[in-house]
Amino acid sequence: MKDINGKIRLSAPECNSALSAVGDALYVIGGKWKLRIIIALSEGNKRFNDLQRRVEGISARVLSNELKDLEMNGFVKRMVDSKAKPVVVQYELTDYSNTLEEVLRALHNWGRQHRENIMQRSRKMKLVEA
Amino acid sequence: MKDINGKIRLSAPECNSALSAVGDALYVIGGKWKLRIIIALSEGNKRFNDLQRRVEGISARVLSNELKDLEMNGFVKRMVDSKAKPVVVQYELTDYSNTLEEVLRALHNWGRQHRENIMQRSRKMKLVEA
DNA sequence: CGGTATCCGTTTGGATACTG
DNA sequence: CAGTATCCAAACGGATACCG
Repeated sequence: MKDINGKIRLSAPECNSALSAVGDALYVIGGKWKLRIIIALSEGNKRFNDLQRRVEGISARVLSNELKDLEMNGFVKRMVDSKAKPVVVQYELTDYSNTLEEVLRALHNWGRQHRENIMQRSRKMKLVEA
Repeated sequence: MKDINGKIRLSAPECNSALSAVGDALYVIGGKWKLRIIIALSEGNKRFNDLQRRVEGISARVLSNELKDLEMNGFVKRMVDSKAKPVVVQYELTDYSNTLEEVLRALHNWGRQHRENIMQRSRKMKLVEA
């Protein structure tokens, strides 16, 4: 997996495997919103408008489409309580969403670290300027 | 991190942190091609056209833009050997790309597992039909 | 080879209004 | 509230031609 310099080094078959698997993954959870919606729902079940508020910047139309996609792919369940008046709709993560734990953890860690790196770089830039 | 049913359960601050960190991550490595290009380059340094062949479906224009982006963000280095005639250009991963190892591993594993799940589901569907 | 420029159809997505 | 329909502008991206 790693070469003599500590760099990731893939053999041709490993590379093929990675390209196709990561391609499959991006196909279902790629895009700007899917993972964010899943993260927002891991805070707890949410109604449509709550969810829209939690996922900053998403429009109702896009949220609606993304939810349909996520439901189709088994990540999200749409729960309707028709006894309530007016009817209450809640979105809930399925068990299948749990399989994303590692992916989410990795992205979370990387994103946090990356932000720190960027901030350090920009602090250094300012020191050089001054 | 997990609730009583084994589901991922984020507190409000954890959710905020995840949303912003994952948002940062997707901002730089999101999109259809960035990770694939990085994976292709972990097989070894490549010239432009080789890279285009390795990353199936990408057009020269898009590859060109993506490479500029990846270079700007410190994932890729463009190496020019001007002694050669005609000049040879190679793309190489930087050390910073190594920080993506966990992310790539997680996506690779998840993607492979997901494909298997899908295939099983469709096999079952066929049994039910028959 | 390693790209870039241009043209142009397709897709995306915001804003707004509207429905049950 | 929980969306959907419509309109429209901007972004995306393929095809092609072209350059050093």
